Amino acid sequence: MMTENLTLNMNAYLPLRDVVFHTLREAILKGDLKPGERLMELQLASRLGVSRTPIREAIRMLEQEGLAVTIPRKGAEVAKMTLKGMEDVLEIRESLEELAVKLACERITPEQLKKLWEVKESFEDCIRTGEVKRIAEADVLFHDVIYEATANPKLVSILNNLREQIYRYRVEYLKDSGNYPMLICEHKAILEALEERNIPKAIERMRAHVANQAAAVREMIERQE
Amino acid sequence: MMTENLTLNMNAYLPLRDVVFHTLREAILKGDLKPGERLMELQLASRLGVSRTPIREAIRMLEQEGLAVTIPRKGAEVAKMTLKGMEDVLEIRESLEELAVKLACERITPEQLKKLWEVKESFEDCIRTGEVKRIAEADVLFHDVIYEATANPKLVSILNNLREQIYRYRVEYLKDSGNYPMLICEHKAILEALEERNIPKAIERMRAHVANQAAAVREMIERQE
DNA sequence: CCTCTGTATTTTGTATACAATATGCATTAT
DNA sequence: ATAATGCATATTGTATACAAAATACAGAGG
Repeated sequence: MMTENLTLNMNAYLPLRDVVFHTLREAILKGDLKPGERLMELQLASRLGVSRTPIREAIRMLEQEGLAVTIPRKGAEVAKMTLKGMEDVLEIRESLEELAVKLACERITPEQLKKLWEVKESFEDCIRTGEVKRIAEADVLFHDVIYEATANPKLVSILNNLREQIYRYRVEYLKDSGNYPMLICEHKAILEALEERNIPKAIERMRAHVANQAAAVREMIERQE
Repeated sequence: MMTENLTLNMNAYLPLRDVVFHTLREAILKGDLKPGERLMELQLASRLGVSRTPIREAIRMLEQEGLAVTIPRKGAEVAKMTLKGMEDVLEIRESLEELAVKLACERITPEQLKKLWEVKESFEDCIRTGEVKRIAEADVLFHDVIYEATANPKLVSILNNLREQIYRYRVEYLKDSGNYPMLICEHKAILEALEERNIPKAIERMRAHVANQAAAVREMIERQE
């Protein structure tokens, strides 16, 4: 049974389909809507106080993002993530994070480098507070700055999509405070390589960083099963 | 003015949204619906003989695939591809084609290798006929077999999406028969490296193959502008 | 006890009605 | 002439109605 309190953030002028899309997306990523849970149009419509039309359009969008799966005439449900599926995502992500950091090396602006230092500091602050949610956000922000520095919006959107798919599991990784010292160190190392614009070094360090996360996520999923 | 004859391939049991989606997708890739052309719901609905509902859902799907762009309360139009956008796609594609061929080296089965030889032969046959459409299909098939050999469906779907976005321009490349000898040679070289399971060699050859196509597409777009 | 079948109910698929917004054009004021 | 205004029209946004299919379940037959 679903007991969560889904509410719409009625930002006035966005079409309802977009508001519903963002709401459901958040709910899936936060785990309020669990993998395998059915997304029934009438139920969601009444819970969100809209008609079925915007719900259906939002589901079509979630579907293309890989967050929902629709079976014709049966309905949609929250996508389940298998160990294999996770491995697949991590495999691609390793490749594209390396591309991203390579491009960032070539294209990052002084302003973006400055921003990255600030974000790195803020990440360390968040770790000192120990609040997992803020740590996760700061970590996301660090990578976001690098993504932006690639000046390749299409790449940014693919990387964001891949991150989204492992989000639920990655948060667990960040709950283990034993990982914090290494994380701080890795971020620092990547940032330094970017500052030197040393592509091989940056790629190597990013590879290690992503590989560590990947290993942790894999371990976590195996533990779950 | 749109004068094309869009007709639905009424495959009975697929929901209309999927039929409409595939129809519009094809029309965009073939160039029947041109970049910047508006996708008006009522017009498409009457042309395809369905109501607005499946049209709208199909548009939401096209949107997430990057083939259409929607401006709220204004409507959707076929996505325009800029030179920059194309460069961005090619950049990612180079990286992921290398990943794909690496994974294929590790995972390709004897059956898939056999299939790849057949497809290579068929590609050469098609080139002898000189029919561009068949050549394009055979070329797509060659890469498809490699994609499948990665055993990573998520990667396959991203690569297909990237290919889709440059499809319109890539066809032009295949119209120039001067490129055929090199294409045949490159396919052969990649296939041999796969057969040897020589990862560095396969990656290097795929890199060259994609780089050639990329260069040609870039040149084509610059000529267009 | 199990399976099959028919029926009521739920849920999705599609069409359509109505509302809100944007657009185009003629008209008016400057 | 040009810009601003208002109205008619076109188009999208949302809700709802109805159709079709899937599902759940009860009862009949083996």
